Formats: sequence, structure tokens, C-alpha cells
Amino acid sequence: MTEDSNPITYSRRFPTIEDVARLAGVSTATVSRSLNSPARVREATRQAVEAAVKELGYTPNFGGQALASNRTNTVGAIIPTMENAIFARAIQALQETLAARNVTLLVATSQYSPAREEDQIRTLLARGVDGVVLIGSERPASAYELLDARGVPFVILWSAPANTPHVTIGFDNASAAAGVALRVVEMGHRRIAVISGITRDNDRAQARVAGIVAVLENAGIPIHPAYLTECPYSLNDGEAAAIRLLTGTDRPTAIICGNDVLAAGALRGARILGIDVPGELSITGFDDIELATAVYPPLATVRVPHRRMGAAAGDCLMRWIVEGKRPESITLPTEFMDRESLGKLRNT
Amino acid sequence: MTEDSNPITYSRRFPTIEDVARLAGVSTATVSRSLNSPARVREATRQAVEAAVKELGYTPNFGGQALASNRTNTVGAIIPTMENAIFARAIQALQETLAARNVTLLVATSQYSPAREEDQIRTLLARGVDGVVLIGSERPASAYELLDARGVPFVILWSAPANTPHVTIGFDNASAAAGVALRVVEMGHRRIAVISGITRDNDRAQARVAGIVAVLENAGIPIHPAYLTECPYSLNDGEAAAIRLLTGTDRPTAIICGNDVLAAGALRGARILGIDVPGELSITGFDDIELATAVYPPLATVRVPHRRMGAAAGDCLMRWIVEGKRPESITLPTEFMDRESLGKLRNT
DNA sequence: GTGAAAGCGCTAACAG
DNA sequence: CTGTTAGCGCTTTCAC
Repeated sequence: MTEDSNPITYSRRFPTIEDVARLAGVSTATVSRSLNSPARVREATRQAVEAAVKELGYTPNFGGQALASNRTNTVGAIIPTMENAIFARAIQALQETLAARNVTLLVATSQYSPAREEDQIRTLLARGVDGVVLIGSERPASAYELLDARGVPFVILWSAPANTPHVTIGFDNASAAAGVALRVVEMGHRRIAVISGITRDNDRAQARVAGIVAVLENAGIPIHPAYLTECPYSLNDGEAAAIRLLTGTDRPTAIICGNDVLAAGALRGARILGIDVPGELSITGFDDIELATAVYPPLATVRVPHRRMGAAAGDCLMRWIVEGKRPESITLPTEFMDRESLGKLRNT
Repeated sequence: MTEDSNPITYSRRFPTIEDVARLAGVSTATVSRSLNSPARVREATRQAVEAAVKELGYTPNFGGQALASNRTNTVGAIIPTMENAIFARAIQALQETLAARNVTLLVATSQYSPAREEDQIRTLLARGVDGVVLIGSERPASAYELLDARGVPFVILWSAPANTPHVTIGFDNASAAAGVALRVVEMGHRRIAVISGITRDNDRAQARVAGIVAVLENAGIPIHPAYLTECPYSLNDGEAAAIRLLTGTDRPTAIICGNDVLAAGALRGARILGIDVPGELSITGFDDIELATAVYPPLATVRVPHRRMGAAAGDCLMRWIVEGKRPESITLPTEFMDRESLGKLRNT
């Protein structure tokens, strides 16, 4: 036990709980209790510890804490993308809810790829997250098995419980999209096309299309297969899809889009072709992100409870993690936002 | 040493490195080496370990690893907001670069508030991040002191080295904005207004305004104080600011905006007032996010090297963390994107 | 209400 | 190339 074996180099070691204990004249156990459950120590003791902490600039070592407590106070979320604002507000609300409980949010992206998502799940689990937030319910069983094997609580956002046994915090995509279709039909449109996001591996996109189709069928409106298109969620793809639809024979008078980005792209496509919206063509979106009112005409769309989903996800997850019992799924309402991009069918 | 002291409850304990070692018939050290520096073990050994790992479904415990190695393989980034896409591409590129090195990115937001940013820095440091990425160079000294006290490597994005001794990976906001102003002047405009983001605590916004003002002064164009406005980075605020400018006396013929969101807002404001862009009014943006071409007319703006900044940040930071020596700052080029929202001054 | 002490799972000298 | 052996810093029984 050589002391000061290296008197020259000043060791850049951060104060540990032991340093605090020594300075405060208590044991490390008391420091720990003082910090984690202050109610269990005498007030005077707590203050002494607090003073020592402050004087030393002590911060608990994350690794030590994680190792000993078997918790990281970290929750992971995997969203398809950060490139558009769709998930931003939900993530923001989630982060705020978690921060209030002193847990940190790790955000990863999957780029709408199931394989990447599974990788990200693996990474998060390796990081020892205490809980996980996912978007949508459709993914390979192997992904769910990873989560199950670790026994890590997880919740699914953006979907409703219909198709999955897991805990969902979302809304009914099918009926929300059906609501849009109904408005479009009510406006007198009969030649109605759909630009959906890629439906493969995406239960939300599938449900939205299903909701729309059901309404059209119910209204006795024939659905020309060429009217049912899908493409990646990007401005350019939306534009291209719209141009394809609008230059075909029997041009639609309304295009229902799977989200606002596609709708904004479709709007651009219509402009390129010199087609007036809503005079000659109605376009609707979905999500009600800022973009919906940045374009002209502003997009009729569906307001999705972004912030409430994020906040509820944080609450549910933390309750699950702390109390150990699985929460109930939550289905939130959506709201149709009637705006200028949707208009009455012009008498032609 | 009581074995099987609890034969009833099946302990849900995850396999540890010791389990792997036992099954593979080697020591824990060899397992560790096998996993972390495979080159240092015999191939046969490595395979045996790999087999054992697979059979047991072993994943290293994060806390243990962090504690023993004093590294978390985690880097934190604090961006002002996720609500618009400004930082999304940079973050995406950063994440990819880090992932390639097996490090995880922790993203936090400050909502453009220095106090929140400082909190987030504290949180990240408590998380034991190995490095930090910040946006912009202007913040209270106390924030830098936090970082310095921990000796954690950090890089600053979006700024140039002019105003800060720290490592920056960005571009010259002043000259990029000056480039825009120059084009506007070249188009014949003399009544030129500015809608900047809030300049307080924001060196990028300050630099952009400074760049613009310098060009105008140099061109002998008087700058009416009422023409120099600033507001938060939002569509609504941009719209309101534009309406204020456009309903005042001596209406400007061009508005240079601090970013694309403000410009899109200004465009909306002009539309509300029935002012044609670019016929009666030119508007420019900054950033070249997707929004710039989603609106009509598409925004003349400045393309910022989002992805390259993100990737370079990851590279520099990892080199700094691993090799221990501070990298040089990097200044990347920007590009003016000439689009329809900027037009020649109409002969009135 | 507090202290002593036993690990949590891993890495990194150090020997061999 | 591999094994032995200390800890890393913290939480948590278990006594007192």
C-alpha cells in the first residue's frame, strides 16, 4: 500500500461518495441515503452531506450507480426520422415528462427500416435503458422478442390497441383517416385518389388507407386501383406521385394524402401542372405539423395529439418501471382541421 | 457460501461475463479481450467465446463496463430545438458517424434558453458522456466551466472560430449572410428590411445581422432602425414581423430573413396583405431546409453544410476522446441558393 | 438514524 | 496468448 507513489502528477480523479462521506463525517451509506431518500436521514446530517457535496463539486458516478442499483434512469425512444417535425413534439413532451422524474431520454432513428429499428433496440438494451418507446405496432416478432427477453417495459405510440397485444398510447388511424375521406365525399368528390406512405411495415399507413377505402366503398364510390398510390414520406415523392395521378386519364378531383409532407409535395405537383387548389383539385394531409399552414393554400388535415402521446408515454412507462405493473393502453382523440386546400367539387 | 439458498424463485439474472467464461472454458479477462480487442486472442479462443456468448445470449452490462473502463461510449448533443428540421440532418449524420464507432448519441434540447442548456450540460455530464456537441459559441462562462471542470471534450457546431477559443465545426455566418445581402442589393433593392432570429445569446443570428448590415453600409444604403427587426424562430412570428414591416410607412421591397422558417412566415404575411412575391417584394431565407422549396415561391436561401458538420463533429470528437488531443476547428463553405422568392426590383 | 461490509459486472495491470 | 487479481463507485442488507 504505497501512498503518494506518484507525487508529481496530480491525479485528475473526481470526488467519490467516499470523499463526501469523509468530509461530512458520515459513512458512504449515509451519503447515499441522503442523496436518494433524504427522508430517511436526520435533517442535520442531510445538510452536512449537502455542504460536503457542494464543496467538493461531487456528482455521482453514473457507472457505479447503474451497476449497484441495476437501473440507469434512462429511457430510449426509436422514431422513424427526425427530418420532419412529425415526431418532434411528441419527443419533446416525452423528454419533459421524463426529465421531471430525473430520467434521461435517448433518441434513436430507424429511417423507417425494421432492420435498423431492431439494431437500435439492441443498442438501447445494451445501454441498459429502463424502458423503451416505439412508434407503431408492426415489426418483426424478433424485435419484440428482444424486448421480452430483457423484460424491459415498452410502449407503442401512434397506434391503437386493435392490432397488437402490447401497450399502445395513440389514436385510431383508421377512423381519423375515415373522417377525412368522409369530408372529401361530402364536398361532392367522386374521383378521389390516395397518396399513402409506404404501407409495408407501417400499421399506421395501412390503417389510414383502410379507413379511407372503407368510407369510399360505403359511399359507393369506385376505387380505381391506379388511384391508390404509395410512396416514401418526402416532399419530392409526394410531388412525383401527384404529378403521376394528375397527368393520367380521368384526373382525380381530390387527393387524400397519408401525411402533411406528402400533401405539401402534392400541392407543389399541382402547381407545376398549373392545377388550381382547391378550385380544380382538393388535397388533404394528416398530422397537422407546422408545414400544413406554411404552404398555400393551407392544408386541411388531421390534428394528432402529439404532445399528449409523448407525455402519456412518459407517465405510463415510468409507472411501469417503478411500480412494476403494466399500464393500460390509451386511445386519444384526433381532430379534423378544415382548411382551404379542401373545397367543394366545382361544377364542371 | 450457501448455494441454492432460494431454490424456488428462478432468479431472472442475466448472464455475466463470468458465465460466458465458464462455458467457454476461459477466464473473464479473455472473454473481455475477445469482445473488445479480438486481435489479441487466438482465433480458436475467440470462436469459443463467441459461441458461448451466443448460447447464453450474453450482453455486456453497461454499468459494469462504464465503471471499469471509465468510458460510457456515449456522446451528448444539445440542440436548441427539434421542432423544425434545422438541426435534424446534422444530428442524423452525427449519429451515423458515432454509431460506426459504436458510440451512442444522447440528444437534448435547450429551447434556445441558456439556462436550460446549462441544465442539459449538467445532465449529460452526470450521465458520464465522453464528449459533447453544442450549437453556437455564445453561452455563459459557467456553462463552459462545467465542461472544463469535467475535462470532457466538446465541439461547437454552426459557428466559426472568430469569436471563441473553443473547437468549432461550422461556417462563417456573417459572410454567408453578407452574400445574401449582396445578391439582394445587386437586384436593385434599396429598401431592405431584416427579420432576424433573437440575437441575444445567439452568435449565429448576431453574425448574420452583422454581415447584412456591413454590406448595406458598404453599398451606401441607409438602414432604417425600424427595418432591423428580430423575433423567435417560428412561422407565426415571422408572419407577424413581416406584416408589421409591410404595413408601416415606406414599405421595404426586400426582406432578408434569419432563417427559412421566418422567411416562410414572412411569405405568408405578404400573402395575407396581398403583396406579390417576388413581384412587389423579395424574401430570402437561410438554411435551405425542405420547407424552403415546399412554399411558393420557393425561397432563395443559403445552403448550410448540415450533414458535413454533423459527420465532422463525430470524427473530431471521437479522435479527441480516443487520442486525447484537441482537434483543429473546421470552417466549411456555404452556398447561395438562388430561387424565385428573390427578384429584381420592379420599376415603380 | 447510522455504519460496516458485501458485492454489482467489468477492465486492466501484471505475471506467466 | 491467457489467467489472476484488484479494484472502478455505488447501493443495500444487516447490525447496532
